[in-house]
Amino acid sequence: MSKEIGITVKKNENFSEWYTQIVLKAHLADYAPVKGLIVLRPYGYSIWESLKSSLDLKLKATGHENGFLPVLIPQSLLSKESDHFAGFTPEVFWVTHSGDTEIGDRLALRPTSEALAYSMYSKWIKSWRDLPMKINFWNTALRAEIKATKPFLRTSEFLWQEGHTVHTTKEEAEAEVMSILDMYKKTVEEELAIPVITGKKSDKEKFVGAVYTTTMESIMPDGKALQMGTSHFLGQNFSKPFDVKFLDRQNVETFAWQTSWGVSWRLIGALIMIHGDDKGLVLPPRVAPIQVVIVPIYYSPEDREAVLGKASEIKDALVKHNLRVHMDVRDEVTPGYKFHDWEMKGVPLRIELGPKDLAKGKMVLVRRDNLKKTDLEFENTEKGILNMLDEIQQGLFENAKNLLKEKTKNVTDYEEFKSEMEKGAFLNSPWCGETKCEEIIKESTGADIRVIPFDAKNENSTCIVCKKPSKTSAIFARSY
RNA sequence: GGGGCCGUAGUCUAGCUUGGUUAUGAUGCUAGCCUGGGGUGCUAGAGGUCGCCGGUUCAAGUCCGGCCGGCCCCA
Repeated sequence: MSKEIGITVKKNENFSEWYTQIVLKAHLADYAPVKGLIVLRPYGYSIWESLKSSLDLKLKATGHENGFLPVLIPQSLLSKESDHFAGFTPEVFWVTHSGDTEIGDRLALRPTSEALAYSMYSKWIKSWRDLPMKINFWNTALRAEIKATKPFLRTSEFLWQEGHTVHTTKEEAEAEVMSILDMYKKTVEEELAIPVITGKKSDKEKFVGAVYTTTMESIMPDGKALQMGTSHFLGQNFSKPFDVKFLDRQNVETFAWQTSWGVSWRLIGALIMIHGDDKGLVLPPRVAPIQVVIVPIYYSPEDREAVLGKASEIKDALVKHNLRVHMDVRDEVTPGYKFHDWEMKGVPLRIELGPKDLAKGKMVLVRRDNLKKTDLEFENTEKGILNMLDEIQQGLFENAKNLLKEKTKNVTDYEEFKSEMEKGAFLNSPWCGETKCEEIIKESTGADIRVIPFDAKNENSTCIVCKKPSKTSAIFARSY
């Protein structure tokens, strides 16, 4: 029948188009009237909600609180830290008028909230007793994207959380930076089933205004890198211009030590790219809005009653285990249509239940990840399904780990580097530590340093570009 | 940053080269029936500022200009 309902291109033939079709056809998001802006539809938003609640629990368990910041930031405030301002200004949207009246100190639509948050913090923090202050904000940020927009990956407004913490000592702040990065890594690996490499950004790639930036990076099936989240050590770079200071135990006025960190709905983009296939989305059970869908099949009113009765019973049993279960009772479409529909939407597990199954005392289970069908006896419903969901979660993570391994290569020769980079990869190569060599690589291959892994080795090697002794190895890639 | 393609009903689209009465088909939607284990079949019906603004013309979906929006490829 009509092929336009489903995904019409293959993942390995036209990756970009494939991605766009999944976003639109699985009803994750749609385009807003303004270029670069998207509207999240309920199905897409519920993925964000489950990510959000998982992370939010972890943040609260570690003493973070949520707050809310306005979206408008006066230019005078945003420009207080000059590097920070210079870094963001090319992509800031400005509000210049209120009604017909021009605003003297024009207002930025927040590209990020350091300036605003810290101007408030400076009022709230007086004493060492006020610290640490650990506030997180679930909001959106706006950064003008002129070209190359892509739903979830590059949009002019995106959903994220930004955490901003203040500490009495450098050590405590640096520990916070690491503990957040660990929390992110855990969330992404355990919930989204996407493995990441953690480490530091080079000076060239770090957050503007930070002392250093830690990051987690992953590689997509097309060989491009995606930054999955960052956690920044700000040192006193912001506390000085924004006057965030406190009286310490010795009654000495001291500038505070700060961190900021964030993850965005980019993670949803990563999820689509990493796990999706030619039939559509494939969702890891832990973040799937619907984990199990039941498709009832019947021929007669009597069958209908019996099948729906049993289906409800199964649903109730699963809901007791906090599973998110949907029973597709639509009468206007056939079972076959429903199968395709839920496959496109990536529901991890499907139960098919019809008169034949009732007679046998079994249901048919179909896994979304490998499309294999198995029978499950009614008496084993709960255990069997919980186990299978775990298997799917694990299986997806294993596949993604294999992809990462396969696409990561150690390269020490620059010619090989250039040819491998053409194919798209994470290239682990020795580097002298100089920005100049990064620039040369960027110029000739389009790649940059994605991450200097925490476990990077430096084995008496020479820089991939300049041949001077290397200071570390770093992971280079082209990125989204 | 450079290049190419595109915009007609919810969706996919014909028509545009060569301007001419009531804009084509499918799908989806609504109603009724039939069906149902992998994108069903029949009948009837509703659904359109032809992306927007302007120009040329007796006449513009069609030609011209600008703008808005989308996709892809390369850096």
